[in-house]
Amino acid sequence: MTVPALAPSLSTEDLEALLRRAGLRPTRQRTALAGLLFTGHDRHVTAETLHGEAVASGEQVSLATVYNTLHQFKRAGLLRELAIDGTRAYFDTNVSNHNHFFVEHEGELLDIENHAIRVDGLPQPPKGLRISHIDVVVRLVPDED
Amino acid sequence: MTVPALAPSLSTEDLEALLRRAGLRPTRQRTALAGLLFTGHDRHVTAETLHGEAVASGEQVSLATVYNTLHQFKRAGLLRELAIDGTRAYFDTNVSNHNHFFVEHEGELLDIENHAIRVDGLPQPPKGLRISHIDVVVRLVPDED
DNA sequence: TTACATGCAAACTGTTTGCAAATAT
DNA sequence: ATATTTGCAAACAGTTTGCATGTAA
Repeated sequence: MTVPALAPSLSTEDLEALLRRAGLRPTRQRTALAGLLFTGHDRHVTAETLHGEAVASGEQVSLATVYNTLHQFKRAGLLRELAIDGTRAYFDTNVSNHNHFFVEHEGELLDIENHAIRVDGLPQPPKGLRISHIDVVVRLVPDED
Repeated sequence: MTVPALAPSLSTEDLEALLRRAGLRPTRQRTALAGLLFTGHDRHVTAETLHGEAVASGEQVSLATVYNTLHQFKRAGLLRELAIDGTRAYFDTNVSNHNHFFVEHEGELLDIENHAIRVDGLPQPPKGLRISHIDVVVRLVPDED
């Protein structure tokens, strides 16, 4: 029986370096949000959940700044945005090619390892267009037992 | 060279029967919207585009009623709602199992015939949950030529 | 005549933006 | 000193809702 490895938190210096590499000034707010997001394990957040975590951890950040920061991180390639349920925007710290389970009644997202899934038999896209990305969302509901 | 078959429009009686079978009173507005939607070929609409079509065709319907009607049709199994891009809700008259191309810069949806595509290697869903539906969205961008 | 549907306007949710004050370089 | 970032409050888009009026059965 193994205990899941604890994600190694990045030091403040590491986080600041990460932000600088992304072309972003390491402000207190961005460093704090990056610290919550880039823990080493994959995370799925919305602006609200991330803002809640920041506030809960004692950081002072406005919701507007969380929105701005999520989009800056996305533009910098640190996050990917997921179109899951129309009513809110989900961001994923795993930017590599992979797919998701979505637990409908809880709004919870789970990663599906990419090598696990294969999409076959795609028709040719219409002329003048090329595939930029394929999203697979496997929607889950409670089992009837 | 063949011409695509013209979709056979349903008669008013057919539309009213369709609505009644769905447990909905065939009001002028619902009949008109059903007439625009259930033409025999697959359609993708948003509340706005459908409202626009209704108005353009001389029907008097409020946007609120279009929203209500889309959800009633969805509840009745006549439409499926698609989570494509967060900012607006798309509805699809093809409720059978199939997937989509999404042309990002135009917000346009195209059906992919179901038998064409195959998703393989899905891991087991977590205990207590079962798969309700798998959505595959193939995002398209202009080809760089 | 009774239950249901419509439509307006107001409310609401998630998100974006303008701008003055604060902060990083 | 300068450019960037923050945070508030207001604006915004899409959607939903309360309620008085209208319509279907």
